[in-house]
Amino acid sequence: MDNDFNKYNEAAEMLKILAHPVRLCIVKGLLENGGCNVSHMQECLGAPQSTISQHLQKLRSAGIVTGSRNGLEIKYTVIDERVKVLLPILFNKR
Amino acid sequence: MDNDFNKYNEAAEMLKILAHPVRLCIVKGLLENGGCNVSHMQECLGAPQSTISQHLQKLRSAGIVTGSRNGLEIKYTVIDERVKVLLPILFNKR
DNA sequence: TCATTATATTTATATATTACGATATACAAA
DNA sequence: TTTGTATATCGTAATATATAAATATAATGA
Repeated sequence: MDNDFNKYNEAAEMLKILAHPVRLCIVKGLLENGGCNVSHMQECLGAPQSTISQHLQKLRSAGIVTGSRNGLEIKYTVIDERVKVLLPILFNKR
Repeated sequence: MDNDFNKYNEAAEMLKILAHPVRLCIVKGLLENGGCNVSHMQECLGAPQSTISQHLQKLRSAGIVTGSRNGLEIKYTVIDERVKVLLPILFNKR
């Protein structure tokens, strides 16, 4: 049953990153709009800049999103394929 | 807006429950075998009884699994439909 | 250069989660 | 009853996570 404990650890790591309302909101917004900068997220979520930035840092270091700078702004996009599949299912209306 | 916020909170709550290697292993095992008792999980996972039982308590109070007693044993099964869909995707090999 | 804007990092503190031994409960059989 | 077995709950120390203010960096334009 537990041949591959790593498998469970990795999956749990990813879920742990997703398992926060602000991060879910960020990721869902990025998926639906194709990308977004930090200032816009701040407005939407009503959280201070440093808080948003720290959540983005987690998403980034987990390989879920990536940011590309364009002048002053940094535009974030979702790059993890599993997340692209999981999120719509998670928010599926039934 | 409040509505949306609830949506993210609820989804995050569910993910947080799943986001633990032992609980993932339990749920995946239950899904694949159709059910299992605590003693068997203990053997498989090599964790003390109270630890397993506390993870089951979390899964139970989140409505992800339910247990039905049969004599001394309690057989657990997964009852959350989203989880039944999400887990196979999470562990899908590509 | 300096000022401004967008984002990241550091630091401190508060809160939540985890693990596990000890103990309690539920049931069955003697 | 009493004993043995399966599972649940309690107490709590160790660890992890969240938040936000303060500060730092990076890019741009005057």
